[in-house]
Amino acid sequence: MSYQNTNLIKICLVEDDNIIREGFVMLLNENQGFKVVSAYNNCEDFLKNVQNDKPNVVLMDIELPGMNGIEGIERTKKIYPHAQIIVVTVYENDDLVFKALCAGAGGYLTKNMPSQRLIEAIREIMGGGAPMSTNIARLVVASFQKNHNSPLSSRETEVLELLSRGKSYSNIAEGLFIDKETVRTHIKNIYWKLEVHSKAEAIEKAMKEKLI
Amino acid sequence: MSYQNTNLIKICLVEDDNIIREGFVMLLNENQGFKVVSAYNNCEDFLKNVQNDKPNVVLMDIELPGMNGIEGIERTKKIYPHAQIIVVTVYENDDLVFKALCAGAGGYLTKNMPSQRLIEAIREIMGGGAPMSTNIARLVVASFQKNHNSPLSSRETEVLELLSRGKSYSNIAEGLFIDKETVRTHIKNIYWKLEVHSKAEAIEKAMKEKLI
DNA sequence: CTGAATCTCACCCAATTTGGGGGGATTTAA
DNA sequence: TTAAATCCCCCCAAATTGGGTGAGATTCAG
Repeated sequence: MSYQNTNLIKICLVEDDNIIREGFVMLLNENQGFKVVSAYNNCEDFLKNVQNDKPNVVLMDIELPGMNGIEGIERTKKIYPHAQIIVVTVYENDDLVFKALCAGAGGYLTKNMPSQRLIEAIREIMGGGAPMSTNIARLVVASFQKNHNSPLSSRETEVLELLSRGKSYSNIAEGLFIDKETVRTHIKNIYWKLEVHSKAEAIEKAMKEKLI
Repeated sequence: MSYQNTNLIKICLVEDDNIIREGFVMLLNENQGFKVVSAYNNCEDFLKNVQNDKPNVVLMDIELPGMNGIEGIERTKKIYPHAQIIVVTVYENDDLVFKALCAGAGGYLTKNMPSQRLIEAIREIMGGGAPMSTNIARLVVASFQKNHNSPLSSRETEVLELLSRGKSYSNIAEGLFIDKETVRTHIKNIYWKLEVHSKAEAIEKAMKEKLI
C-alpha cells in the first residue's frame, strides 16, 4: 500500500467480448496512473460490485447479454453517481448516442478508434472534458441546429415555439404583443402547412423535423 | 495557379483584436494546406464578402463591434450554408455556447487553448468532426442529462414529459394506459410540488431545473 | 408592377380541456 | 406503521381549442 494509490485512476470495464475486454485491461494497466479494478462481461455483475470497486471511470459497452448498456448507465448513476461513464461501442446510431448521454454517459467512443485514444479519453474525462469520437461530436452538435428548409415563416416558428412550451393562445398573444385572434390564425396556418389538426401533432412533427 | 489549390482549405477570420487576428493569420498561413483568404474585424464586412471568399472554414469571434457573432453565424448560414463555422472566444458562458450551436456553429474553442489546437480543430471540422474545448464539450454533454434530485416521482416525470409535448390529459391517459382522472391527480401533485398553477409554469420550471 | 406570402384582426360555434375542490383504495418503501 | 406513490372517482365553472369565413396592410420577388 503506497500513497500513490490515492492518485490512481480506478477503472471498471463492462464488455462482453473476451478478446476486447482482456485487450483493454492490458492496455490500461500498462499505463502509469491507471488501475483496472474489475472487468465484467455483463452489467448485472458490475452493478453488484460498483460500490465496492469505487471506480473513477467506467468503460461501458452497449450491446450486452442481459441488461443493455443504457439501462446499465442509468442504474450506475443512481447507486454510484460519482463514476464517470464512457461508452465504448460499435454503434454510431443517433438514438443510441442520445439515449446514452441522457442516461448519464460522460463520453462516447466508437471501437474503430486507435487504442491510444482510449488513454487520452480517460485523462480527458477526469480533467473535466467529455471525450467523443469525431462523428459522435458532430451528431451531438448537429442536434442543436434547426432545419433550414422550414415551411414555416419566422413568425409561425415563433408561435409554435411558445406553444411547445405549454403556453396558451392568450399567453402567446401577450408574449408577442399581438391579438389572440392573430395567434389563432397563425396556428391555423401552421396546422395547414404541417398537415396536422392538433397541438400535440404539430409539436411532434416540428420536433421530429427540427423546425423548433 | 496549381492544382494544389483545389485541396487548399480556405479560411476566413472574423476577429476584432488586431494582435490576435494577425497572429492567427500568420499561424494558419504557415501551414501547408491552409489559406487565409480574408481577415475581418467585424461581421458586416465579412458578410458582404463571404460569397466571394467562398471559405471552407470561418473562425468567428463572439464579442464584436456592431453585429455580434451569434447573429453573424445565423446570417452566414443563410447566405452561405456551405461554410463550417468555428467560434473562437474567451466566453465559456452556457447560454452563449448553446446560442452559437443553435445558430449553426460547428465547433467552439476558447482562446486559452494552445495555438496548435486551432490547426487540429480546422482539420477536425473538415473531417466531419465538431471541435470543442474540453469544458465546452462537458457543457454540451451535460445539457442532455437530467437533474437527479428531482422532487417528482418517476410517474409524475413521465406525465410532465408528455404534457410538455403538447398532449392533453386524455392523450396522456391513453399513452400511459391509466384513467384521465389519474392523470389529473398526478398533475395536481406536480403543480403542488413545483409550486405552480398552470401547464406553462410547470413546463418552464421543469425545463429550467432539468426535470424533463 | 403584380401576385404571393405574411402578418394582422374579427366574429361565429361547439366540444374539449383545464384547474380547483373534495374523497378514497392499494401497494411499496422507509 | 407511517409516508409516499400510484391509482381512481365526483362536482363545477372558466378557459382553451379547433374549425369556418372574411379582410386590410405590408413585404418581397419575379
